[in-house]
Amino acid sequence: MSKRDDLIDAAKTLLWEQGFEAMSPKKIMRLSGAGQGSLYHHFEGKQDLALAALAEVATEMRAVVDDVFSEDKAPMDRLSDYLLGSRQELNGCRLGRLSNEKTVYETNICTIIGDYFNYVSQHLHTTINDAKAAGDLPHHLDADAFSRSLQAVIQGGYILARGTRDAAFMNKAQEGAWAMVEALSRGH
Amino acid sequence: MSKRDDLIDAAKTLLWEQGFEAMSPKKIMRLSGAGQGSLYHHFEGKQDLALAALAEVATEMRAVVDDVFSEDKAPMDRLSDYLLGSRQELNGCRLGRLSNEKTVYETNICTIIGDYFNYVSQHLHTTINDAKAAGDLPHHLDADAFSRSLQAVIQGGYILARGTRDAAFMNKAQEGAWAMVEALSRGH
DNA sequence: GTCTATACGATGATAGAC
DNA sequence: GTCTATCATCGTATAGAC
Repeated sequence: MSKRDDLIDAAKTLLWEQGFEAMSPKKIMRLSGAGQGSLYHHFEGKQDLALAALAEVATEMRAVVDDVFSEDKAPMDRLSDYLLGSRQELNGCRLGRLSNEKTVYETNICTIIGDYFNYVSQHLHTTINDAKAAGDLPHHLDADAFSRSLQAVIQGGYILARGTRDAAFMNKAQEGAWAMVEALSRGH
Repeated sequence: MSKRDDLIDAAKTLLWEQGFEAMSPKKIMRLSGAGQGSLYHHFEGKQDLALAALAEVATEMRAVVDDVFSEDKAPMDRLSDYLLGSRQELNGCRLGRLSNEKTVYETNICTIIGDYFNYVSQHLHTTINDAKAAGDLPHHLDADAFSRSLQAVIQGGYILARGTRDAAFMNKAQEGAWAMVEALSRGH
């Protein structure tokens, strides 16, 4: 594996564990085992490296959600898999957790996050419509709003877990969301 | 107003707009008009100042939610006011937005955030039980999980809005959550 | 491609005059 | 209480040898 890959791997880890601002070139070098020369040979700077690392992260995460929302599964199973799936609560979402950082918000790093959010939302949207068609959810449901709500529960669950330093609150949020979906399904 | 108050006001603003790590003593000085001497006279350092500033922020925010959840209002009105209330979507929650920062998570600043989250959740919990008692929500509802879910929708809505740089997604998440609550209310 | 040496401003804090 | 030096260290990047 090349130094370039080592650098990207280190950046992926540090971005998840510490965020963008806290990820200094020095830390990247220590974790990757590469020297500063390699960093600035392969990338224009820290931001460019972060961009490359997060592009890979986004690709990995898309693959995961593609699996969660596989159309082989019944719509309601897709929803429960999405809502109840196990997550690293205290680390936060690998992309979403960066959205509050000033530099991230102001640069094209933010585009990677936004694109990923829209990608997941599209999956949710499709799944909700499939569930309607299958008679599992009421037709009057606004798929647009509903999909963003479910997505927000997950992103917010991470925030609750970290703010309280207690992973259980993410799980509570997940359970509550799934209970609401089930109630909608039964109640119509 | 004393320099101490000026410093705290500046910190409150910067913490909201930029976060903790991005709030440098230099920026604090410029915004507050105080010199470095004043900063280190009144506070032990940047972290101590942040702690004092965020304690004030938490007090202000508690007052706001106390109002939203006033027991003078019908339970369902409290819930709609909480869920649909107008927010500064692109700035994020003044406390929640800090939870992903490494230093915040590792220090007692995090306690302020967790305490606030629990405070809001307690209000939600009470309101949900009041709604049950009034016959507005089904008795089988898990108030614990439900309250954390609704709270997560708001916190997650901020993340969606910032990640996409589009305030509308917070509003979608809010609408979807309220629609679910209404459906639960009608459907039981 | 990779490394070490060097540069330079910013960060976070201290010392001491007023 | 407030201000202006001053300081050590870090963050970020460049230069140039190997």
